[in-house]
Amino acid sequence: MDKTYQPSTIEKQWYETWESNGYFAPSGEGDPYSIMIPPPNVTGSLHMGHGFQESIMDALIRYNRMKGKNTLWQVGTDHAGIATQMVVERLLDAEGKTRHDLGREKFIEKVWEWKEESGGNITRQLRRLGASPDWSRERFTMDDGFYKAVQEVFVRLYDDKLIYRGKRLVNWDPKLHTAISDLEVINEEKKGHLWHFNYPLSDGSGHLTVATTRPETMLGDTAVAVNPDDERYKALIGKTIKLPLTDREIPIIADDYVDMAFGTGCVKITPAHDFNDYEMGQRHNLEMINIFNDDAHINSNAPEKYVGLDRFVARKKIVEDLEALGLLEKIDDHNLKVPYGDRSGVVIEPYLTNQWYVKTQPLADEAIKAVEDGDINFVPKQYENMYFSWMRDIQDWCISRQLWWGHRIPAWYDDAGNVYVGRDEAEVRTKYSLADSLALKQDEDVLDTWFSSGLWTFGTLGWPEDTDFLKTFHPSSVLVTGFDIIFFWVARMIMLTLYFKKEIPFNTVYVHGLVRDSHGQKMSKSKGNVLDPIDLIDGIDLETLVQKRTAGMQVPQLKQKIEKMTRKEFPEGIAPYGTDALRYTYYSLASTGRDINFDVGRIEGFRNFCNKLWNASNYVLMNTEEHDCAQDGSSDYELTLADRWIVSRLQQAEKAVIEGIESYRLDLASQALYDFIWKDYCDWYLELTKPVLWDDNADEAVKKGTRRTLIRVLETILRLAHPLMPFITEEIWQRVKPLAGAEGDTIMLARYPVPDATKIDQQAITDIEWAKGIILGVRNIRGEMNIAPSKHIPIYIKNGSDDDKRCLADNLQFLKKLASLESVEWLTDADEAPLSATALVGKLEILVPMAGLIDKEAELARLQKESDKLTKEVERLEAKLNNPKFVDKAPAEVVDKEKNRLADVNNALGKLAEQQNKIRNL
RNA sequence: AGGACCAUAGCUCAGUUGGUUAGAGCGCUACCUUGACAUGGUAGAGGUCGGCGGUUCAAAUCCGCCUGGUCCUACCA
Repeated sequence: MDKTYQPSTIEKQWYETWESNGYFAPSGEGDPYSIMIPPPNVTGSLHMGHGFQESIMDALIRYNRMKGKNTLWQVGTDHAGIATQMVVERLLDAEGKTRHDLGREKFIEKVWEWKEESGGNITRQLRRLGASPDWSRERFTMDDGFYKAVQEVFVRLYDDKLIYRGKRLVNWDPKLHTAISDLEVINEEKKGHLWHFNYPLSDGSGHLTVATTRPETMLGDTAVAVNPDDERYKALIGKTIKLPLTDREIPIIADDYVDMAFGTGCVKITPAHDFNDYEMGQRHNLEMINIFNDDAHINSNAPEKYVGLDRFVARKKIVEDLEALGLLEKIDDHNLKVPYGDRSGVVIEPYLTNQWYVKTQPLADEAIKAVEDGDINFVPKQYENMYFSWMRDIQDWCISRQLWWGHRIPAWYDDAGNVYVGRDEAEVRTKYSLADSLALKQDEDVLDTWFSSGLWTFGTLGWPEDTDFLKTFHPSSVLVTGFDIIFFWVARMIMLTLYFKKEIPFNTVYVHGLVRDSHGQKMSKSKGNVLDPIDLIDGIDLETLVQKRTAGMQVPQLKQKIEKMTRKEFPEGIAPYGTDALRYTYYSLASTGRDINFDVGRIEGFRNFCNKLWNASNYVLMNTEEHDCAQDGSSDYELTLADRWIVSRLQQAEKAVIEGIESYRLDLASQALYDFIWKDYCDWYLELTKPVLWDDNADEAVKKGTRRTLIRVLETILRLAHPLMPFITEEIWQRVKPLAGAEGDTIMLARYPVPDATKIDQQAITDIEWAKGIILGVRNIRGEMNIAPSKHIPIYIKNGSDDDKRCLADNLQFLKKLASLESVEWLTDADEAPLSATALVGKLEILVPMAGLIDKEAELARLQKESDKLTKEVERLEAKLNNPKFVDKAPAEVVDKEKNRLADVNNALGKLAEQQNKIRNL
C-alpha cells in the first residue's frame, strides 16, 4: 500500500466496480428495507444539504444491506416545473427567443433535450459521494409510468369529489405568470409607507381617512370598512363614499375584522387583491374588481389614464394624483411584510384566477391520525408538533400551475365551458357520453410538481399496477429529509399515499438539520459562502474558488467582499479531502440540532483519521502478510492480555456504533468508531503488539495469536466502518480479507459485525487499564520534567497489593516498551527508595529516580500543582459529606461512592505531602 | 402577535432517564523525525455549562423569568 492515504486513487475505481457488478440492487433475500430518495430537482447540482442527506441515507442502506436485508434504495429526480422551465427559457432568451416563439410542443421537446444533456449532473455527483442506490430503477417524475400514476390520482380524486375547480384568490407570480403555493412565497420584512387618503362621503358631509400600504389597489376598492362598535363611524355605516380617481360609489360597511386602534380605524376593501379583503368581500357580497393583468400592469377595469401602467408606476402616479386633489392626508413610515416568489424574486400578487384545488381536510384527518397513532414516527419527535400544527390548519391545495413543463391536467372543456375529467380524450368521450362531433380542448395548465412527488413512494414502484416491488418494498422503511420540507412534501406524501394505497408511505421520518456555513449563515450564492461538496472531495485552488464564488456577481462591492472573505477563510484554497472524510464529517455533525454548521476544520480532522486507519492497516499488513495468522483455522495460538483486551473493547465499540445507527444518531456512531479506532486500536493496541512481535525470543504461539488478533480486529473494524466510509474500507479490506480468513468479493456484501458479550473479558479490561495508569503516570513525569523520550529510565513500584504484583508480571513487557523503561523494581516497605518523582495510580506509588534527571524545584512545583487540584476536590467532597441532608437522603451507593472517593483523594494528598517534605528536606 | 428551537473551552460540536474529576475535534503551549503514520507521537494549558430565581440531599440536565440568536406560523389595512 502507498505510504500515505490518497483518496483520489481509490474512490473512482471502486465505485465503478460496485456499480458494474450490480451490488446496489436488492438481493432478493431477507427482510425488505427500503428508502426512497427525496428526488432532487433535475436542474440542480449537488449542494451541501444533498451531500449530507444522501450520505445519511447511504449509511443506513449500506448498514442494512450488510445486515442481510433485502435492500432497495430507490433513486430519481423530479421535473421541477418552474425551475426547469426557467432554465430552458433562459437558454432561449440567449438566442433572443421566447417559449411562445416555439410553441408549446416544440418548447417541451427542447426541455426534454435539455434534460437528456444536463439533467444527469446531480446523479453523477451522487456517485462521487459513494451513494449506492439501485441505479437500474432510476425514475423521473415525468417518466411514462409515473405520468400514468399522476393521471390516475388526479382522475380518481376528481371522481371522488376531492378535486375541484374554482375561481379564487391565489398567489400569483407576475413574472412567471403562474399561481404558486403559499409555501413558495417568502415573506420579507421591508420598510415601506402607510399612505393616508381622505375618501369623500357621497353626500358631501365630509370624508373618511383610510390608510394603505398599497395605494394602487384603491382602483379596485369596493367598500370601506369600519368596526361596528366604533363610535366615531357608527353613524356612517350604510352611507357611501365617492371613490376618488374613479366614478364609482362604494359603501361603508361594518365588520369585526377592523381594528379600531390601528391607523384611522377605516379600511379600504379591495376583495380582488387582498386575502383578508377577499374574505370580507365574501361576507358582505362585495363586488370584486380585478385591476391587474397577468403581468401586474393595470387593466382596462381602471380609468383610462392608468391602463397599462406597471403596478409600482401606478402607485406613484396615484399618490401624486390624490395629492393634487388634496386628498393625501399624510405618509407614515411603516414596516410591512412583502411576499416574494422564491423562484422569480418578484413581489407576489393576490390575484383572481381559475385554478384546480385539492380538498385537503378529509385527507389531512387521516394523515394526522397516522402520526397520532404512532404508525408513522418522526425522529426527533419534536417535529411531530410542526407537522400537526400545519396539518390541523390546512388550506385547500392549489395544484394547477400556468406552465408548460409538467403533468398536463387531464381535463377537457367544450365550447360551453363544461369540464370533463378522464385519462385521455377518448376516455372522456366515453365516460361522459359525448358526441364525436363535440369539440374538446384540454386544460392548458399543468400540475404542481409536489402533486407528483407526493406519489413518490408508490409511484416509483409501479403503481397503479400491483407489482412485486410494490408489494415488497412499500411502505418504505424511513424517509430522510430536512424539516423545511415537512409541509411541502412529507405531509402531502402521507395524505396521498394513505388515500390511494390505504397504507403509510414510510414508518419513520428522520428529520435532519440544515447545513449552514461555519458561522451559522445559510449558504447562498448571493452571500458567496457556498461550499461545493465536490470541491471538498477533489480540492480546489484559491483562484478557481474565488472565481466560482464571484461568477455572475453584478454588484462590484459585493464581489469584492466575497473575494476578500474567501481569501481570508481559505488562503490555500481547499485541499482534496476525499469522499470518505467528507462523509465522516457529515456523520459527525448529524446530531439532533436544527442547524448544522459546517466547519472545514473538521473535515481535515477526518481526512487525518482516514490516514490514520490507512497507516495502521499498513502496519498490520506488514506484520501479517506472509505470516501465519491462523487464517487456515488452526488453533495453536495463544492470546495475550492485550489481545483479550482489544477484543473486549471491540465488542463494546460494535454495540455503541450499532446503537448510534439504529437510533439515527450517526454523530454518536461515528464518534464511538473514531475513538475505538484511534484511541484503543491505534494508540494502545498496536503499540502493545510491538513488544510481542519484535521480541525474537517470544513464543511463536503468542506471536501467532497476536497476528491473528491484529488482522481479525482490523477486518472487523473495516466492516464496522464501511457504511460510513465505504471507499477506504473496501480498498483495505481486499488486502486484509485473506489474512483474516474472510471471504466474499466485496466488503459491501460482507456481514455487519454482531457484538458478542461473551467475548468481553472484564479482567483483561481492568488489567490493561491498570497498565495504562502506570504508563500515563510515568509519561506525565517525563513530559513535565522534560525527560527525553529516548532516555530509558528505571522505575520503582511501592505499596502494591498481590493483585498489583500479578498485573505487573502480566504487563511488564508492555510497560517497558510503552513507557520506555530500563527496569521496573518492586519495593517493599522496608526498602529504602532513592529520591524520586512520584505518580500515584490508586494506592500504588510509582517512583522515577530523580538523580541527574529531575530538578528538585521543578518536581516540587509539579507535586504542588497536583495537590492543589486534589485539595479542591477534598473541599468539595467534605462539604458534601458534612451535609447531613445529603448523607440521609441520597441513595446509599451514591454516599458510599463519595466517601470512598474522599478517602482515596485524602490518601493521595497525604502521599504527595510526604513526598514534598522528603524532597524539601534534602 | 403566537409558537418552536438554540445558548457548554478561542472556534465547530457531544453530554440519553438529575449523582462524571463536564468531554471530542480543530486551534494553542512545550518536547520529539523512536523500525504504521509529522495528515504523526507524548505531555500540558484552557470552561463559575448565557443571566437571575426556584424545585431537590444533589441541576449543564427539571421548572419559571430575563437577555441574546435562529426559524416557523399568522398578520394591522
